[in-house]
Amino acid sequence: MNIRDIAKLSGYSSGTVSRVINNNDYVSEKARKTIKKIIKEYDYAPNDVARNLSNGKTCDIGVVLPHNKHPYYTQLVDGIMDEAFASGYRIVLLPSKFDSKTELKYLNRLRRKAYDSIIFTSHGLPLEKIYKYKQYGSIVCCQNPGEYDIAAAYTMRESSYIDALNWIKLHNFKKISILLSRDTTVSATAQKTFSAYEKVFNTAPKNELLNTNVTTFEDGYSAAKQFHANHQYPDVYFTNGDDIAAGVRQFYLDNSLEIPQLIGQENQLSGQILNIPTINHHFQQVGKLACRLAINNQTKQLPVESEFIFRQQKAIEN
Amino acid sequence: MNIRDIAKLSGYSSGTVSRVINNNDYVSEKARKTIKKIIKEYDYAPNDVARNLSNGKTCDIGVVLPHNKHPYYTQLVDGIMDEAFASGYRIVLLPSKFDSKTELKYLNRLRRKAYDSIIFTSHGLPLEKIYKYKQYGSIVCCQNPGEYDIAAAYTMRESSYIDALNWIKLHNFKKISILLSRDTTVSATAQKTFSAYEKVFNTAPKNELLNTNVTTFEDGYSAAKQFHANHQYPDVYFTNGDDIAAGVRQFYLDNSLEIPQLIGQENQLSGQILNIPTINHHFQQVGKLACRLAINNQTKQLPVESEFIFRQQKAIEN
DNA sequence: GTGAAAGCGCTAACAT
DNA sequence: ATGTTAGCGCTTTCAC
Repeated sequence: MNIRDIAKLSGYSSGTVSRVINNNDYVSEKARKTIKKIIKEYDYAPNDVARNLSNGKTCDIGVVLPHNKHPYYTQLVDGIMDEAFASGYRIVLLPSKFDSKTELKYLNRLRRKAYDSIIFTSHGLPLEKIYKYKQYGSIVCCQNPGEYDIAAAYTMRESSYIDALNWIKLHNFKKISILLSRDTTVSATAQKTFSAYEKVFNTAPKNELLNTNVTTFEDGYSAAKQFHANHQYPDVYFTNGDDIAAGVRQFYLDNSLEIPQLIGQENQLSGQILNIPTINHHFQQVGKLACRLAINNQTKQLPVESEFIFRQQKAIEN
Repeated sequence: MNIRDIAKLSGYSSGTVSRVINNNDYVSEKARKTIKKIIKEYDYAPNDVARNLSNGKTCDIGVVLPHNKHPYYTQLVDGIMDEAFASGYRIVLLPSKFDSKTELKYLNRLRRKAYDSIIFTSHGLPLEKIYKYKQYGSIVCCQNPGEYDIAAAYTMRESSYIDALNWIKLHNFKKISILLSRDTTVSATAQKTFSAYEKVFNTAPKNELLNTNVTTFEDGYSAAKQFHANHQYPDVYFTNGDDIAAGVRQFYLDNSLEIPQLIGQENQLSGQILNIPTINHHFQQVGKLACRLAINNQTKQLPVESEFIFRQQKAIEN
């Protein structure tokens, strides 16, 4: 059952049927009524794929997601989805695990018009590669693209990082551990962390107090454990998430050790419960902006301010 | 630039080009080489929408999501996504807020072949309505569809609920508060909670210790606050999430009141941190199964066991 | 092994 | 207002 069948059955042409379906243009009341009746009678529904093909657009937006365990992505997707829904767009989830091959496949699907735009919440692929695909459709990143002329909405980490590190400095902490999700060689976030550190302390972070590939509570726990196994005893942890900070805390708790100062990120529930200072990156807002850029196909860069939220950690932990 | 252009440029027909693109069938090495060269030279990429139209399928699965604040959905989507990715399917997010009109729109898009299947992680629409759309495509629910012959993967709440409530009974708690996300009139989960309660206590839950529309930490906090304002003093809270239980706890903490026994659900990080007993519903597994049903278009019902996880709440809370 | 052509189902420009 | 028709771009059957 297609539009031509309805045309025949109603005695009108497919053009008129199309007009009725899309209720635009001028159609006589009589035609509209007759056609609607037939549509109902034969339980006809127009085919969206055919429509997309004819219109040359899908109203779909692909969203590349390295992993979904991290709240960064959850919040981002939330913001993107809100905005997309409001504009009649749909979100297609594209899990990548930072794998370049997979991400390239997704970029190629943009080329193949599987979706109108693609948003990288984060990426394994170098920006250079991504940039090359700009010609094929609307591409938006959620990290500062630097010199590349790529649309982006992103959180400005620097000032809040500096605030947090200054706070650490002011309180005279000496052994500063840093937990990251990815290495500085591939992660802009890691680089930002380092540069802020250097600005505040005039020296690079200590390698022996550094740990990468940390993304979960469990990872935080293991990281703390490992430091202790190596006889490293940080007095403060600058972590990449409240959940991770909570994992660190748990290690100390389980071993009846005094809990060091913690600093989280993402303003997660765990931080709120445990009174861990955090950094709010406003990722929902970032997602909203990214989605708007995607929809309007604008090559703009939209930074969003982040903020250091201080909380007094309880001296006695349960 | 389309397949016919490539055909002309290469001196072959579009049929042969199609064969090369899909590298199936028999194509001579010579033809393959020539055509591939032209494709590369002219930077041609086949159009996925046209392909979908011709094939009559999209490899997309719509996932209806009432809200994404609740971890129930996060875990479910996680499971769905894993399975979909493994099978070359894509997930299209369909936020509904339990709104029937919106959900109906999504069902109609199934009819319009916008996606091959649709999964309801939860629904506002009555099953009867959903059932009517079964003829238009693969539909899967993530709740027990009861008498309706609808595909479903869902958590078996009853036994773990009874375990938890028996534990409550055994420990002689008397004022049992129940927090729910939706009313028994619309929510199967709420109904299950009630029936388990009745089985264990031979009486219905007390209305004055009941609260619905609770979905977040803040809601939990407010619920506890409200009970106290109404001079109701539960000695145990059976909540619909660890985060919510954590919110309840926070109220007592902030007001220097003794923290009552809490029971959470979903096995969330907050519960782990605070040692709140919980119920693990294995939603990731449910998601996996639901997705498999969607892909294979099987009308099966797959229950998944849930389990009560006991944890000793600390007597002294921080 | 390859080509021709008939779909897939809809839209929109043009004609009347 | 309505009809006609040429797209949109790919797949697949049927000949040869």
